[in-house]
Amino acid sequence: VAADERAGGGEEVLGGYVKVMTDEQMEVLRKQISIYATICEQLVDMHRTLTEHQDTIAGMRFSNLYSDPLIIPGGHKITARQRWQPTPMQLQILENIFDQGNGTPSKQKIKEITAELSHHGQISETNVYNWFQNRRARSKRKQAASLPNNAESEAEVDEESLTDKKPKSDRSLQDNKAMS
Amino acid sequence: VAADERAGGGEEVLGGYVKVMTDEQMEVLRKQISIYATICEQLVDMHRTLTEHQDTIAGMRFSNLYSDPLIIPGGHKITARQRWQPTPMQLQILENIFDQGNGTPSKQKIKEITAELSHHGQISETNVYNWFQNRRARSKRKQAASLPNNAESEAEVDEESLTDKKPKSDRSLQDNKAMS
DNA sequence: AATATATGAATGAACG
DNA sequence: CGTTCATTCATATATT
Repeated sequence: VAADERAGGGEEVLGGYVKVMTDEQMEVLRKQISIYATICEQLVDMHRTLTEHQDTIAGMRFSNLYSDPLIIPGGHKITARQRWQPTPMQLQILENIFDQGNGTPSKQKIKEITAELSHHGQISETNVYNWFQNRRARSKRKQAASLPNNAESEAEVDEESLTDKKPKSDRSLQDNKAMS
Repeated sequence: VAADERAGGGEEVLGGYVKVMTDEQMEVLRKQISIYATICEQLVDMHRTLTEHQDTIAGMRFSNLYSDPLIIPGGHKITARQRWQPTPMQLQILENIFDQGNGTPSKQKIKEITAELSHHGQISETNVYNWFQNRRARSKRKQAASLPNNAESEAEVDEESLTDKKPKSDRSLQDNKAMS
């Protein structure tokens, strides 16, 4: 018993801590995500349409405007980063590929993926390779951490509107229920 | 608790039905929303830049694309993530173990330590793992910060050098032929 | 409040 | 591939 969710913020139910959301809150979340997804699609489409005609407008280049690695996180576009960081778009694509379950990308596949992703920002094959390595390793470790105990928390949140599908997020060693 | 209750997607609490999510699920959602939010921000920015010059391009109107009232301001903030914090007792024990010099606790030891610490409060293996990782890293950093009484004169290395760093050995891709 | 600092957690890259 | 390191992000707490 006892789902060991981290301290605080939860609600005690049957002796364990879980997150509790009302249907209403879930609905808000779903709607929010849906809205973002739609807007993103539209904007991306729009951009594509625009750049079909001209890549340069008013002397400015926009081709990689939204792929600028410097404007990724929350807006603080300060110092150049020492290590590669996937742009949100790249992350999306990577997660999608990962979720397709087609195991480990072959070298050839990595080349393709890299080519695809490079449209959305600076990236190298090594980056892609590392990303998959890490993603897999952490996903697996996470799984191993929950197996020793019984099955747990596999309640599917997404029913259809959530784009997310990853069976498990990479939270290594999380979810230890051995507190009884 | 309750994998079963959660699996159903709903649980009766106080006479009403609510959605129950694990921290993990919350994290997944949070991340997903954040990604969308960031992408949207970037795209909107791009759009703004474009429309600074013209409101209509290719016969399409985009002016009110992002003025949708449904967009919740700061939507990617949904819920603050709470984090584990060691109780004084746990901290004491952790520090003791750390001072014993046993560098890396290793997975097995972490299990033991976690078991031990769970007698003194909520904790998971991940927490322990992270704690040691951080403790070691910061201890090292602090040490490195105090020793260097030497040449700090070369303080300003300027931004140029940031672009290029140490790609070190790239054997991950080149030498590895068993990538699949 | 606004800013500064401590610290739990996430993650790209490196290692064996 | 599994583990580990180094750096960064995010949040809690302290200080002004």
